[in-house]
Amino acid sequence: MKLSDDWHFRGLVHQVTDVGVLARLDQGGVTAYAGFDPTATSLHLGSLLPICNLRRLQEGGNRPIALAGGGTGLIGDPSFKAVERKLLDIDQLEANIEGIREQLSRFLDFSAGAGASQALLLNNATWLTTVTLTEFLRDVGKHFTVNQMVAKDSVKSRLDRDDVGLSFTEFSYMLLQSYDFLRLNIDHGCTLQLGGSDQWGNITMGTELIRKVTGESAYGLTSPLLLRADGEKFGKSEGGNEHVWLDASMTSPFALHQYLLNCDDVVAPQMLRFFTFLDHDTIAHLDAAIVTAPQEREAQRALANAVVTLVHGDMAAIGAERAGEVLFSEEIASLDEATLLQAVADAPTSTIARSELLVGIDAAELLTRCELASSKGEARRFIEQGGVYVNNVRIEPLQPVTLASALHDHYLVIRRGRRQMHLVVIA
RNA sequence: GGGUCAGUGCCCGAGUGGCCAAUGGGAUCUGGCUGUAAACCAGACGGCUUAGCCUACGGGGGUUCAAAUCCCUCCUGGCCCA
Repeated sequence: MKLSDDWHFRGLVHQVTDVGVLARLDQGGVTAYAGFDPTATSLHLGSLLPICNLRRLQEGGNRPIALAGGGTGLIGDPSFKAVERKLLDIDQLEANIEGIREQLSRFLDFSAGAGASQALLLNNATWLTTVTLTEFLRDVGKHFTVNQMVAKDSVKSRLDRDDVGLSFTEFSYMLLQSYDFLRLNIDHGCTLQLGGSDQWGNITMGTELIRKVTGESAYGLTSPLLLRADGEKFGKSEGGNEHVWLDASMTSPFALHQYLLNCDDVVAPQMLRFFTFLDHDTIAHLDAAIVTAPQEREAQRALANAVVTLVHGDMAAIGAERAGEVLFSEEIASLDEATLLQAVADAPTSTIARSELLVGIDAAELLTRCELASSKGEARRFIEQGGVYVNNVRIEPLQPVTLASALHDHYLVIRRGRRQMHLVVIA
């Protein structure tokens, strides 16, 4: 199967700077890059698209470069204030980039054995923090007119607003990104930049810069943005504003599995295409399953298993699926101890003294201690609304929790709402 | 530097001396219906030792019996001028 056919089938191509881009990728030997924001020690689910795309490229015999935005990250946040904090950030960025390298190595082949398609992880801080201002203005700045920069949609929309301005730093961001592309082109022969469709403007500035400076051609390819059914930004977890991370200690394999299992019918086909390497027949079958038997959620199951396997390995995927089945469809009280513990392995855990349960502990108190509620007032509200369960049995207001509820004399499984789980170990 | 407008709860945004823990919308959460969905319906949505009390309307100070609302000052931001 040609790479171009696969990409078209998966809907990965939104815009290209040149119709020949995909044909070149089919032939192999192209060096392409995608940027990643090193704002945390882990990448999140949204980053999985460029990661998968780089992998697809590499499998087609091209060289992928993952570019960590260590330099752009330093100036990206316009709210920075103290110099000390900025210096700390440099250390933090280093740590973040290390974490990201670790994760990327699960997807891309960084080994020398990959030969000409060996993946690279670079940090743009390497050049952005060393290039001098005059050098930058002369070599990069002179190739762009403010006129064309102002004409970019991203800039225009900001200029039209009357509540916020646009700082020069933000305005300059596109120049920095263009410079990245130029450096990668000169130093590594990189001729293609991948990105989301919102990156189009920045990417074309880069290809233009390369053409003006080197006289060579470079290209860009954007993928559609993945949006939730309600149009919200993708990647937020069910439980609030937090990202769904690829690091198991930040988002457990179980939580990741659950997130994908619960994904909306209308986005599942797109996610299958973006985030998995399932073959076209399988995907077509799953598409049909959503229509004919949506309640079975075959597509969501396949998606969850495929992604968790990809990110955390097949053992994690099996465990996460099993845990979900156990927690949501069986009488939890009838499980043997080993199965119970396995099922709740990913749940946050806290301990409570046996003596407190002998007397009986206020459920609201217990809930706040488990951090299932942020205050006792909130805890009381949850209980009054009927949203709190001990071992999957709803508790009544003012009903204390006692040792009588303990499973195997040692555990309490507290649940808030449909799927916030917590394990209490009785010490 | 000068002028001017603004800063309200997670976000947007009403409120221009007491009836304000503060209208409304969004987000979020809980329940119902479901498929551990979506949509929809209902409720909740600062904290606490909860018929009450405490903390809150950019920071600090002041006027007043009483301030988110008035005054002073500082900080931050938008726009215009230099």
